[in-house]
Amino acid sequence: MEQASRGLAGLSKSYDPKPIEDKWYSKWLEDGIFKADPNSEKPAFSIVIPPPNVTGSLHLGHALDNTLQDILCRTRRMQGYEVLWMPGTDHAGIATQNVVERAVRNEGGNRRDMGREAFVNRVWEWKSEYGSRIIGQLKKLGASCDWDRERFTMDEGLSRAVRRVFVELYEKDLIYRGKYLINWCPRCLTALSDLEVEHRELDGHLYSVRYDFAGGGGSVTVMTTRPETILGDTAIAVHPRDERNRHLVGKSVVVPIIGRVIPVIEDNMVDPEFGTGAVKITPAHDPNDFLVGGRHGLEQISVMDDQGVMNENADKYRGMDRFEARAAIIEDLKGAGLLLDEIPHRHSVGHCYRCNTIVEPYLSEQWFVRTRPMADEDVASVKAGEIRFIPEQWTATYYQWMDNIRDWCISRQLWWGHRIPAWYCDDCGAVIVSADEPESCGCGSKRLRQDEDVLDTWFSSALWPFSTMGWPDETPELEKFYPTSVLVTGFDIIFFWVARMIMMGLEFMKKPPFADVYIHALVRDEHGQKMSKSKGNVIDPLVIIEKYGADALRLTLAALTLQGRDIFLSESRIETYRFFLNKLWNAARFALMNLEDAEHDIDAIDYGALRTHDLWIMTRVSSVAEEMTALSDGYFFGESARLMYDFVWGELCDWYLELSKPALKGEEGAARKRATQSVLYSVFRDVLKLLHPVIPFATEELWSAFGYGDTIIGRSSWPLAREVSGGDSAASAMESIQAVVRAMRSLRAEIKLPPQQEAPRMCVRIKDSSLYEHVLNNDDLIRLLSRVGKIELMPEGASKPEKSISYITGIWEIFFPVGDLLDTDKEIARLSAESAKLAKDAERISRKLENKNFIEKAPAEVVEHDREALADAESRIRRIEENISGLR
RNA sequence: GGGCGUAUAGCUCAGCUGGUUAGAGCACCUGCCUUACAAGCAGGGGGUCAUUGGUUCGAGUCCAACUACGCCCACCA
Repeated sequence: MEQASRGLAGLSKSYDPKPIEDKWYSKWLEDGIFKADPNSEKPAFSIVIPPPNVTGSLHLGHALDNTLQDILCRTRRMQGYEVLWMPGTDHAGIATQNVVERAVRNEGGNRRDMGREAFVNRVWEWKSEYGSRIIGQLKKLGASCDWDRERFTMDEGLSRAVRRVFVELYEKDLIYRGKYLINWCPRCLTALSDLEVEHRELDGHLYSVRYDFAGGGGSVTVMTTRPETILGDTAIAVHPRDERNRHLVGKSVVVPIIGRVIPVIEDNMVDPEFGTGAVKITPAHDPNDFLVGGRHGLEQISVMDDQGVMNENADKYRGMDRFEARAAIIEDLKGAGLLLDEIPHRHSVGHCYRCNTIVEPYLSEQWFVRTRPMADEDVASVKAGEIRFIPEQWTATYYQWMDNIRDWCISRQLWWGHRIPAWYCDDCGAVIVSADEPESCGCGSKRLRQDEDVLDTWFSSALWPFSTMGWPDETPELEKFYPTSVLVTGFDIIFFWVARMIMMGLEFMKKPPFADVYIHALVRDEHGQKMSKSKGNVIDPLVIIEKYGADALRLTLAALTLQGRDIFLSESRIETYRFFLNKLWNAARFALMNLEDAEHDIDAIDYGALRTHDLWIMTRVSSVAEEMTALSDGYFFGESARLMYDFVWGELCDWYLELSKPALKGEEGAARKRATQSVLYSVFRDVLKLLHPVIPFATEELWSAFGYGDTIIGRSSWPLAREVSGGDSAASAMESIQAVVRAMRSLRAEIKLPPQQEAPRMCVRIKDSSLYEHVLNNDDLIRLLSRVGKIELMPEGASKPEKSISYITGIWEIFFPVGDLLDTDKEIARLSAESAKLAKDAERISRKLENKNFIEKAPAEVVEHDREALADAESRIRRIEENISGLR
């Protein structure tokens, strides 16, 4: 035992996280307690971190996500598991490229001038300079990752996994290339997947435009929100069973402005009820029209370039921006008398999730993952319970998306990312997909060009659970730690990430990547608003850590994590939990002040010297440990934080520490003092352990102050429930003590007797005289806590003391003789109110008991319970009334 | 258009498989610097559980409808 380190020497009077957090984090790293050993005999517990973007800085979402993961990992370590928490970062294609591009522009350069190689080198430089920033911030938070294993999605190993997966999917015909209408960001100049497009409602207009028949003699009117696409129209469509427009089919009409003659066709896609029932078809600029065009072999005419500028097909609008062109075309249509109507129209418009530019449906050659064949297997796996979403409601969300899943566009026209492992032969036009660079084409040509595009960032993150463990090699890590135990993440990336990990995990590992998916809430501000820089309501976790300490932030986040709810965070809430840390700190200081230098191990406890409250607190610790284990297994973070909060504050501090004071002062003799010290020593050991996963720094510091053996708390074992002999009867005796003390305190407050002033005496009467024993045995303690000189037990039939006020519970009657301080009217009023309230209860219960159905159908114990409750209420009323008449 | 979630004290939320008098923190009121802690202690006020029906002996809890708010998905021009 480290006597030297025990005591108050290092403990400040109030809790101050500053001097302890960095110190202990370094110690943990030094001792290697976060290291995972794949050859361990212990059962495995593993988590892969949702890799933060290398560009990122720690925000509250990360803080929450990683606090929860850390709580799980630290608990499991103490429970004897071999824990792997795999850390790393994501290269975050578009986001990172944008950041570095901006930096280059600020220096007066530009990406195109630099060229691909120089630019990519520049991003790597940037990554090596700033990429570790977020890792350092996670350490500040206390994250117990196995840092030696830190991975990056563009590491050589992970890149190899990416190429391997691409090639295998291609060979299985699950990846294909083709010219389709995709979502295009005219600012990022890249294709986006459907998920990367955010739809927002915007106010626009619905324009009615007249298309005249080619030979004259009539016209058809169509509606559009995007008149600039008129230039790319290649048909007008009506519904096949639309009587109203039947006569139009087969006619030719003239596209306004541009004069192209196009046919009127029939297609089921058209809603005959909408507008005139005729719709213009622009295969190159609308996803729906693209499909119609495909069915009818229509020409696809792009009228814009990749930057959203009108191109050579746009006639006189060439060179105009798409929105300028829209305005110009509207004017021209008006001028030509072809614009028949213009009504305000609110509709949903796609925006780039990275730069918020309005996305353009754009025709281009891209790579896709064929998701349907894999999706069915994924859903089956979840349905079979191989993967469990917690809270369960997210399963429905997952299914809904998977049931409607569409092919995933994975190519991006960026420079930063995994380059697509496909080569094109300049001589024979062959496409070679290969994990390694081919030397020559099958035709013998050496003129091979690699595809210019890179893969969607989410392609590599989909492989994260196994790529980080060394796949495609067969490694001890995969053997030991795959599948992982649980994935902890926010619902915002269920589709982006979770669904795709399941897809790739099942496809390549034949096993789902995790057993549980714990989906936590989003952190919002105190008014429920999403935090954003523009709103100025962002709470920076690093500022909070600086001000309140990492433990306070962690405890707050954990306590506010109730399943399936958003978290509304404010500084005042963090303060509440910082106060708790201070409470714990001071309780520990109190214990340490009184432990002195003796050894007080639990085995040394002299059971014969224990009193009611000692046995009670020991029993309580045991059952709290049991509850904590269950709550932890069920991912009840908020509940377990609150349990500890209530137990430490409301039971340990408010009752036990107060009751232990006389013994610690030596007033109960040497044996009692020693026994009490031992109890304190043992109780704090378990309490610190139970709190350690949530508040690792403070508990480690206190652990060392107590000098519990020579190990650090991070290596100690999780407390188990312990049988305490005599614990049950101590618990019921404690109830008596608390009932009497609370009653007397309440009576004191009634006459505003100052706490320091001792009340001369109180009288106690009780229905069940066997409980007198509890009062007699703890007379000293009850008097101490209620500041009363003398407790008189009233024998049966004794009349109540003169000039006293009373507090009547179901079991106890407490009388406080107050002499001339008695305000008879006030006391009568108080008691009458109490009596009236009880009378209402009694009436309700007796009505219930008069109900035959209730007596017959309700379980016997419920009926019995109500009978007792009624008798109890009636007896209280009777006694209160007696008191009232005594006062008169 | 489809799916999901939430309505309980002034605020933020607990309340598990229906069964004592619906709880906590903050805020509020009263009295206390009682040598672990004023970041504290003790006592107290405050809710017809959104609305309406239904199931049941019994509903904050289960079911339906309705209202309000929020979120996700979707190719109505």
